[in-house]
Amino acid sequence: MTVSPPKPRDIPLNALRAFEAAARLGGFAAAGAELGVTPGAVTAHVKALEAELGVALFERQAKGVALTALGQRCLPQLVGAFDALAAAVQLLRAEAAPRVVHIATLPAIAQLWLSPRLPQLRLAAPEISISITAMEAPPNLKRAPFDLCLFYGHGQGSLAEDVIFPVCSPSVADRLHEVADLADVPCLSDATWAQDWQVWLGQAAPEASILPRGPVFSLYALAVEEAVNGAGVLMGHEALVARHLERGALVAPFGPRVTLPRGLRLWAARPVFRGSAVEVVQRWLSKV
Amino acid sequence: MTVSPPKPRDIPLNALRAFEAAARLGGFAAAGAELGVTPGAVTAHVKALEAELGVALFERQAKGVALTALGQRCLPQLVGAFDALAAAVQLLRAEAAPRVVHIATLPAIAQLWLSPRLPQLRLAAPEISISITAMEAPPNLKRAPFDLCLFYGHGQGSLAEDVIFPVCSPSVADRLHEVADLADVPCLSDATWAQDWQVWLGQAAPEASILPRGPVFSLYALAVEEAVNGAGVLMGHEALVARHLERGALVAPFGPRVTLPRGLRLWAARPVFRGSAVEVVQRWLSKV
DNA sequence: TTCTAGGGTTAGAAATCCTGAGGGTTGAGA
DNA sequence: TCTCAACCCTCAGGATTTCTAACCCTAGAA
Repeated sequence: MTVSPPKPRDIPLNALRAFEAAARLGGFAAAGAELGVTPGAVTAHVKALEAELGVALFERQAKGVALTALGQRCLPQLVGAFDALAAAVQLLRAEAAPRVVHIATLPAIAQLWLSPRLPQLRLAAPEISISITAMEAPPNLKRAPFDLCLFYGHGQGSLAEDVIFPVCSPSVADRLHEVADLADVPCLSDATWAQDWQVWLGQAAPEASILPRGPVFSLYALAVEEAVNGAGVLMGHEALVARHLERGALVAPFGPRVTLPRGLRLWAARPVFRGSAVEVVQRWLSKV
Repeated sequence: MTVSPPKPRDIPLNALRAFEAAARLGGFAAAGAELGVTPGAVTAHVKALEAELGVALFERQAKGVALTALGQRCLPQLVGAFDALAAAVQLLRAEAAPRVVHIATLPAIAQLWLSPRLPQLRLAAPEISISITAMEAPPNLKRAPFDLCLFYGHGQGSLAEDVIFPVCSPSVADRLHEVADLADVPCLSDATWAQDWQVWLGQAAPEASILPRGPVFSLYALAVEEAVNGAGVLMGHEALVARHLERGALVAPFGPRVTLPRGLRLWAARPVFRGSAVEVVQRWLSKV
């Protein structure tokens, strides 16, 4: 009968959000990444929440954490609530800035595919402004404030297949006549697409036992720049090097073009209303 | 095409909550009261949100604020989301402390009606602990963390009618023989029930033109205490003075008992599961 | 006019929140 | 078995957010 907690203090919203993210994503590190904070901050929030409730929500294990049964019972409601909240925020944003379209995409796509098209898009729809955010992986569309996503992947809305083949500057190309010559030049690669060379070699020259060597870049656009400057041979993704091929800054010294089982996809975060700015941009990008 | 806001920064949850409360309640002062902060804090939150969105959400008028059209369009979603969030929190609390029942009630009821019953309730259900929070008005049940509400009002779940009549200590009663004698003794009253004397006189002695005078208390329980000490005559609410009448500390010197058009009501914030602690307490309080 | 209710400011204090460094534990692969 | 890579924890600052308190301002009511 004791008046246990004299005042049922209300729970900090941020702690709730941290718990929800950690529970949904199955770890504090992942939750921190989604929320844009360090895992330590998530730890603190979860601990505060547990202290407030007087119950353990996670079982700490050496490798990762596991939701307690209690946490599992409450999670669905919490996820639903935060989804609804995120949706409300999206509505608020859309109402506040109806002519702004937020696009999430890979850094490489942003710089090499999207950016060159923006001037024309501006001419075609001058009243619309575009906001581009680069990230390594498609965001959680129920939460992140984006209207369109542009990534490589499977499924609907493919703008183009992902076709790869070696490219280099014309001067470097002069030294290359057959696939075996690749052993003699630096083979540039991108950290996130580290498999490119193996995949291409496996399809284009399965019998050749070449081990491509060369610098690894963390930004594909940088690797492209280096290739243009004659630093070596890069595995080119058609959509991303097309402009340089047209201009002659890069050439494809030889051979087989390998089509990867994925495409450049553009999709909307939410149903798109006819005539909305998002629809205009989506239609325009799909057409060009 | 400018990358207008370089980063679509995410909106502070607390600012959203402040806006939602202000919009729903129609004022910053009311929102501050609900959230337990000063109006100035609400002002700051709303302003931060407006700055973030780049839009006005309220039209400031000299007397109060009014939602803009944009605010009105977004409000329902936002209210729904926070309702869902509150529900999730309630679930979390209930799961974390299933044997704790939170009751919201008037200070007077807490002290004079509920508190005397608690020892017996403890005997009847020793595994349940009760948390009592006193407040002037029933809380918003979709938001506030309570399981049961106990207030005067209309509707279902009435435990008793609200019957009022003058009470005083036996020594004071000796000097009172008829209603007119009230003019000669202090008439205690409570600030929140300031009408009590007028209502009772209007029904009990409509022709008498007595203007009751005496100290006004902000806590009814204090007024009761004073009446017991012989400080004057108090308009007693039957449920709240019953114990003192039984013990003889207070007596009803005369007359008519007036039944107000309201009762002492007990209701649950949410559907109550059979066998739950809330159900046990609700049933027990309704019976006693 | 004066009073009252409701908002807007501001500075400074309080609480919250975050980072960054250091430490553990475990499982996988060399 | 050893090392590495993932995780998580703690802790102490310090940055940021949030709140209060006291002030001013306006419009309508008494």
